[in-house]
Amino acid sequence: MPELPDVEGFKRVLAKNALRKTIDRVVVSDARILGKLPVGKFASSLEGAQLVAARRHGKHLMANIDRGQWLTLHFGPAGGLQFVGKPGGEPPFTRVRFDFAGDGSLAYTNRRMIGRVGLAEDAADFIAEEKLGPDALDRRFDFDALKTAVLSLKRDVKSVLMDQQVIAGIGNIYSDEILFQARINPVERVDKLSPAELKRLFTEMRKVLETAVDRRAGSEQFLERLPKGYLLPERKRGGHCPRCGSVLKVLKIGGRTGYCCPRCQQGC
DNA sequence: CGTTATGTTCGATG
DNA sequence: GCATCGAACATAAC
Repeated sequence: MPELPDVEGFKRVLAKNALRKTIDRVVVSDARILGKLPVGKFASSLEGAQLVAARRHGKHLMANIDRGQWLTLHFGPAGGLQFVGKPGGEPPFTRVRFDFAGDGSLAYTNRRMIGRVGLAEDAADFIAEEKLGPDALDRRFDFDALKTAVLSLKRDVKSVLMDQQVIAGIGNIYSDEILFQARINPVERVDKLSPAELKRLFTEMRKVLETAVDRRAGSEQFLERLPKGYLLPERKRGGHCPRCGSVLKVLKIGGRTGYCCPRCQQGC
């Protein structure tokens, strides 16, 4: 499920429901989600502690533990984060649960076990180790920074948008929407884009992601919350372009399925 | 039963 | 080193 807009939503869930509450107990129901980190070490780092701040970088969510470390959450294609107010209301596929002293719990879910929960000593170091590029909505990541990051790459623009080392936060779903709004062919080489196209790419990247965050649209269940004229609600085989009505084209790029309008996106 | 999936990584190949 | 492609991970849903 999660790309930047979803993870921003999870950050808000965490910030609203989980900060400055003492963690009574950590329940890991599937240790594989921790990778090589031992369950005991993970649990003892959090039990009795409090989370004091939430931060997002790309598709990663991090929470500062009052003892100094950071809790790191990555969701893969099928993960999520929910607050559970009532005992026993644990959602399906909960892999890690943080129980607060008499004040509900926070459930990390992951249907496919692709994703990671872990600990880091420092947020900035963690971002560097993960080799993440700048967050797509970071204000310091301006048009010039995008140009610099992208112009030396001889790859198709969709793959570049999805490359977390270049820009962090965009996945298969939102790359389709950004390219549709910018009217750019996904298979066009990024270093061959005209200045006008490059400018539209930057503008629409910001606009689409901010719109999705504002409307809490995420990338799975709530796409109908997106404005009229957006591609994503129509993004399926046989779907039609919301601008010109053409049947959408299906393409394979970097092993993923993308959708585009052959008329509005320059013969995609 | 076969196909597909929103993320990431690794190996083979050019 | 750079780029592309396919497979793999694990599992549910259609």
